Amino acid sequence: MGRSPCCEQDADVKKGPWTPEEDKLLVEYIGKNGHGSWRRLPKLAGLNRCGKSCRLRWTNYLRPDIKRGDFTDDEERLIIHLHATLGNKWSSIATKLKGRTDNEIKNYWNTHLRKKLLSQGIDPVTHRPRTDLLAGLPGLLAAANLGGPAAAAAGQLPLDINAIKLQADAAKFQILQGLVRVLATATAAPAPTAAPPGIDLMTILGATLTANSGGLLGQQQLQLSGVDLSRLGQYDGNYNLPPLTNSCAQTQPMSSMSPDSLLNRISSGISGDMLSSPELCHGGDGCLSSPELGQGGPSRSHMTTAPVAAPPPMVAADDQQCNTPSGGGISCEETPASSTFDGLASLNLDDIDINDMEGCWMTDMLLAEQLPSWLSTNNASEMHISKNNTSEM
DNA sequence: AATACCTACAACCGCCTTTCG
DNA sequence: TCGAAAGGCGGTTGTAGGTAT
Repeated sequence: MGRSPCCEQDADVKKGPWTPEEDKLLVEYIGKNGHGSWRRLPKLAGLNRCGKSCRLRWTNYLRPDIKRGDFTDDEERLIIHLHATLGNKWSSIATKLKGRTDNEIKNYWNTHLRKKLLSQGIDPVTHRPRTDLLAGLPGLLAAANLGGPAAAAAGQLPLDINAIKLQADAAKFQILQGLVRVLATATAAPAPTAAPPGIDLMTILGATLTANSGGLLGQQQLQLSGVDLSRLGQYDGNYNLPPLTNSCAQTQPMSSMSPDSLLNRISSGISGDMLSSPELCHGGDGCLSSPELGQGGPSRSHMTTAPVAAPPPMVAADDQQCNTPSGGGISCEETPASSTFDGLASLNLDDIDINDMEGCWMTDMLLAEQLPSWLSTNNASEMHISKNNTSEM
């Protein structure tokens, strides 16, 4: 069946914004008679409008039970969660938010929440970490490293190397946020009875980095970027990531770390020896397995993220305090006056919903994980990627 | 002060599904 | 059962107001 026109094609019906007079007519008519047939309503109400336009005006704006005003934090969280579950089913989402219309929710999503998720490194469509950031990272890193003395000598300095470096840092940080998100998702999901096909984090890294230049990233660029992709080239999907620990008794919550300190930890490249240091590996067995992942165990197989049908959404958390667990004692780091992230307001570490994480293992990950080395632009040569072997760390 | 650009949101468009004679 | 009408939905556009230059 073809599309049926909502109004006569030749009808001289009015379009565009509604006037207060038109609103009054519509409200009065529906108040007295109900809307009945929307197609007949305009003529009966004395409106020179398409019935469809009348319906939209009523349902989206004039209906008396419509809730006006800003969306609350709870509503935001609910929308994000429902979107992760339902996708762009705005009408279905609207049924869960009393007084909100599908159009209003859709607009709010497109203008606020979508950008919010993007700023957190979350793909607003899949609610998973953005891989486009990974794809663009090598270029940013390469550009950032082009600002070295050699480039200066060659007269090849980029226009604004600081800006590019900032972008590279920002991209790395967002990637990190996303990866934390992936891990949190895997943690929150029920332990699968059989290991489901998942997304291997290193596969994402390797695939996106190498795919960035049509599947072949030149060695020169790789070296410039400081990312030792020769190791990625060796990667066959079986690299083990270091074990995660669920012990956080003395670990500083990520939320209490300043972006700079976090980034410093990343970019400084933490050596594998630190993994066994009492400071970081304080949880005994907790340092040797990742029970939350449900697939760690003694073999410590590489991390994957279970494909969850409805991953918990990344929601903006309330301001996190330096609330190390009792017995913690690590004080919050002060954000340096001159921060790498100055001006990058969108990259707010507090936006990571720490409450959504089970345990503090991800903090340990940030401190002891090899991942920082992968993302490091400075110490790629110090990476200790071992295949099926983490004992050397 | 003028202009360009950006943002938010109301409204429209076109397709699909449901209802009804 | 069929086909037209009506309703519903999601994507897109137009525009007003705000902000930056």
